[in-house]
Amino acid sequence: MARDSEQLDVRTRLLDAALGLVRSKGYTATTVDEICAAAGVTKGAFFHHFRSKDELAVAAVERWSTTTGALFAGAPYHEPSDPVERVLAYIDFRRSLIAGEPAGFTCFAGTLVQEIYDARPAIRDACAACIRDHAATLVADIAAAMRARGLNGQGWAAESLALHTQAVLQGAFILAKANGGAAAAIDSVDHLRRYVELLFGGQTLPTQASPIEPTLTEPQP
Amino acid sequence: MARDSEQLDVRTRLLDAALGLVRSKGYTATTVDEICAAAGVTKGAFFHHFRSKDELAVAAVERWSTTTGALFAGAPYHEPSDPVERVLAYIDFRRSLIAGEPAGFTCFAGTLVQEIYDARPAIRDACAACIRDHAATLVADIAAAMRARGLNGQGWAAESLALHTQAVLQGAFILAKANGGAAAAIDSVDHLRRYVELLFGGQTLPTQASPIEPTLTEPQP
DNA sequence: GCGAAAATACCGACCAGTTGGTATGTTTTG
DNA sequence: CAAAACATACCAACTGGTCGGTATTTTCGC
Repeated sequence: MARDSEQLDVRTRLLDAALGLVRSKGYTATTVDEICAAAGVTKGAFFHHFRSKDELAVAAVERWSTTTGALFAGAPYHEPSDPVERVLAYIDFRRSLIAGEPAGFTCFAGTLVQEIYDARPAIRDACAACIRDHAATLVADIAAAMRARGLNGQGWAAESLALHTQAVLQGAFILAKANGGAAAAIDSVDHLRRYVELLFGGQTLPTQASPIEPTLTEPQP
Repeated sequence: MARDSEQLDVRTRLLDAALGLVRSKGYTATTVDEICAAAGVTKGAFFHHFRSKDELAVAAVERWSTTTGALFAGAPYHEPSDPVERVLAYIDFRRSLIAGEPAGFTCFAGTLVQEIYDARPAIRDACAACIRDHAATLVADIAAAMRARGLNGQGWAAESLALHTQAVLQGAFILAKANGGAAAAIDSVDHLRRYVELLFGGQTLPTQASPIEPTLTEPQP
């Protein structure tokens, strides 16, 4: 029914346009005019909704955060009753999202923060919050998994492993961009899965071979 | 004696200036004029040595590759006779390099490729080669470690683990940039070490606590 | 060993196109 | 009809890159 995203309000269209362009061209190389063209509006509309390009960037990170937040909240990896399985299912889910062009599975916040961390503190903080918040959604499962396997006082905390999963994903995206392929990224995610298996004792069934093939296209932090 | 790098030839000074500026400001946001100013030369000199900004970028990646290549080739992590120890020592060495400001320990090639992978194929390929070549220097040790511990046919190859170490490092750098601190990056490197320990059987002595504190400042891919 | 010629290395003013941002409308909506 | 939502025209600053010129080294016939 709804004619694609053309029906959305201008502000959202601008944000989505920025999301797409910045993910493939980078922030500085993406011009306001390009964003306007992609959103199908004029510059006047842009500066009506955002006081500056930087303000749009912050808003775009927030949109990215809520959009992907909803995607992950509704994803099926929360179902297993064993917390270790849930963590592994999360990794499998992330793995299943990596396909096609890098711009399609790559993390907007990670891409952005790498480019502007030093010169744009406001944008950097928004990106940092986005990544941190997403990692935080894993902490409960990881902590439960540690308790379930009696794995405390090992020198690392649940938060630390949660952040590590994000580091691996971000790094995997860089390899994919350098290589021009999803395969390199998937390889690293497989290592991450193996690490988690080894940490929690490898006796869990590998759901790995063919995880839920998702039709969704929005990946994450 | 030599008055710092002011004595080096113009081309090298331009490359070094670009290395520093791009690592903290990003490629597009770094202007040719800035690079010239930082190198203490004029624009005329710049375009005498490089036909374009992109050509300088490619040359800068190559310089980064050789510079860091020499650093790692001369590093002490090659000494242990046990290949597993050598791999762990490599990780410890990488860990020890992470200190101070992100621009000081971050990877030039990784930063650059993330920003320009889609629009500048020539630069992307140079970055990809840089990362790939560095990872390749680890393959022999990893392969030997796999043989020593009878770890073949597990579904992953030595090359894959080598690339994974780079992915973790690249991702760790992103976390550091978002967080504004080296601590986050180090945490992830510790997880990487733990993974390697678990993979090869955790019975090796942890050199981890205080690795060789290096005075060098040039980090890596 | 020498002087002229020819590269090479470098300078700095200049340029056309682009950039984020503004000022001033016009239309839509409550 | 007033305010919000957009469009249009425009601008000053900046961008990568050019171009004519000069100083310095290298080449080479003699």
